[in-house]
Amino acid sequence: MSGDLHTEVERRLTSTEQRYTDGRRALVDVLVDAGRPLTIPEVLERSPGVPQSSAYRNLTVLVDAGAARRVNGSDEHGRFELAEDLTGHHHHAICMTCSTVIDIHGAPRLERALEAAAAAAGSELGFAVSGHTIDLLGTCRDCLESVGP
Amino acid sequence: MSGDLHTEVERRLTSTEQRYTDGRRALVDVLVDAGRPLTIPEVLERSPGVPQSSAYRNLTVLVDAGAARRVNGSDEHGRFELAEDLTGHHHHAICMTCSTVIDIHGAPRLERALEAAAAAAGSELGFAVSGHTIDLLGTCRDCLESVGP
DNA sequence: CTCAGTGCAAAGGATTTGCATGCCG
DNA sequence: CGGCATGCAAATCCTTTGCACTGAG
Repeated sequence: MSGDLHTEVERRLTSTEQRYTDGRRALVDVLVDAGRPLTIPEVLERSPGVPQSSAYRNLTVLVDAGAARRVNGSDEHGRFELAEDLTGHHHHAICMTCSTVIDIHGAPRLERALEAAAAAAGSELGFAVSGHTIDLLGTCRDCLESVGP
Repeated sequence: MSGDLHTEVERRLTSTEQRYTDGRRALVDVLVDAGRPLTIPEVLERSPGVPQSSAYRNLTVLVDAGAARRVNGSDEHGRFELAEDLTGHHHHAICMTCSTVIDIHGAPRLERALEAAAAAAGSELGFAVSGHTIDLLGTCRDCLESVGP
């Protein structure tokens, strides 16, 4: 499965005339292993010896090729995750204390309700809806514990 | 009603030991009139003679006092809007072409479904959910028209 | 040989901060 | 009077870019 993922990423890069180099493959591995959106500092921690500029540049290449996506959290850091069509549709829980972002999968019933509501709201505004995001805001387990049990 | 709003904002500023100066009041008026989140450049356009640093500083003060909120769009500009408990709970439609953010009110049925799903997902993760955001992604009316009718 | 990829260092753009001055309480 | 608010300019922080070098095809 991880092999298939790499194959698919490679296909997307190739189709935009770019190569799937070791550095880019390593970057994808880091994102896969994390299972949640990572900031550049987090990516660099997990990628010894990689210069910041290469991380930014390769992440941008992956985003342009449609293999990755940039998401905004609650702080000033951009975050990157693999494209949803590679990992599955999901949402995010954002900790307002430490700014960590956690992936949330599931709730197809809710998805359908949201899509219906989105289509209705969109047609009312003349807005063509092509997707959505849901973020839960609150406090993550770690931050809850560090205050008191 | 607008008067009540200013009174409430003043109360929040006062309770954090800050003043509701003319500049801050003007800033709140700009946000009220816009009815959607504004970037700093947009705020400045609507606030002749106000230096950028004052806009940033006062917006930060309003955010800290709980009278305003910072939201992330699809571009590199931070956006500011009044706190939800002053304007009512709502969501956003983000145009992926021009990055404009539009407010969307309504859909209480969806809200209830989301809150239930959020509580379930939260307890599973040990994440204390205190709020949520929903963003619809797509293309706004203006951008749809500028391509073709 | 040719061109994309990589590193390093410098540039860019949004946001923040230091400091001196003005004004409200 | 004392302290917050304001302007201006300089500083910061994240992110992007220019350039020369290296490696794969």
